Amino acid sequence: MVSYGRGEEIVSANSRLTIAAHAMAWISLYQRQGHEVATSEQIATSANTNPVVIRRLLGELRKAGLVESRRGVGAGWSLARELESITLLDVYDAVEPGPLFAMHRATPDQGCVVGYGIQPAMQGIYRGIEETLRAELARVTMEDVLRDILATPR
Amino acid sequence: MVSYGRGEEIVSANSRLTIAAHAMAWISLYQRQGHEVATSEQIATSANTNPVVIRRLLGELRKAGLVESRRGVGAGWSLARELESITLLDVYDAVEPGPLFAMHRATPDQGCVVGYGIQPAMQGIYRGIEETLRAELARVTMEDVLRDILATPR
DNA sequence: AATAGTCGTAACGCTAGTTGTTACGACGAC
DNA sequence: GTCGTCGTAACAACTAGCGTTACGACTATT
Repeated sequence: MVSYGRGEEIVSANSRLTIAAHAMAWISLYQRQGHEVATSEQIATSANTNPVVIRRLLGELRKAGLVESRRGVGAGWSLARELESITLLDVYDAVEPGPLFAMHRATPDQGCVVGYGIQPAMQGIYRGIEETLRAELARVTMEDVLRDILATPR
Repeated sequence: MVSYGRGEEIVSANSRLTIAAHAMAWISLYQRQGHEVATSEQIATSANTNPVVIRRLLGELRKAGLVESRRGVGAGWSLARELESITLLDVYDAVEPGPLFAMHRATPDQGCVVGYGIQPAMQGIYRGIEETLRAELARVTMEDVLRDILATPR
């Protein structure tokens, strides 16, 4: 197993969406060059991470019907749908588990006006905000992402 | 120190914004009832958490100029601005540290077309999405939040 | 039938963030 | 001087994400 050098940046947030988009873009480009399937090893080299990380992420994308995998000797990954028909929201839903914001860990004091009303109030507000976020993610297709990638000046 | 019973829900995401909004709403309502300052102990009881958690969060809100604190015997917390002038974005910026989505932990393969273009591409996309999220958070004032809290049917 | 390449997945360690808790000094109204 | 509260350090517990190793499952090729 190749040992990949680690970067030095300190990162707190999730890179799952970024890596998943990276993998799909890589597969698509590779297929457009005439290859049938891409291996997790190849994708991992491009993303500078471990093949198992790629396989785990692609496994979730497969559950969502976005990619397919073959096993055996000529094995690897291919796209299940055209990039134009896949949005970042599809990828987001496939790889991101929970809601953006959470409620209190322990139920607030139901005898207090604020403690009683805060959760319904915030849930309503958060619902609207997440809807907006989802609409934004749905506006970007993976074809847009690949176009932006190829448009980066060298 | 009072021991608060823990809820049983499994929560992964951040409740910081929720608790911060809870605290500000509580302080405001308490002040509207004629009191000068609210203590972290009182707020913690309403939010069903520990006073230190409240003090930590309110400390960040103070750095952002949203609340003030007094020390000494009649000590406690008060609002530095009217609730109408404080938006959820102000609170979000005060208590949430990083960006929503992250890039790769280690720099992707710069010799690969995808590895080279993916970060500029995703950064541009994420920038737009976070701007939209911030605009949504800015549309909601803490006065709106308190109104929603008080409007919850019992 | 044997081989070999790749997936599928379990298991574990490391790092980091969040929350809860205890403890104690600092401050200031009385 | 006293006392109540803040300010903050320190630590434990828990969770999530990522990287890594290991190995069985599968299948094209020979």
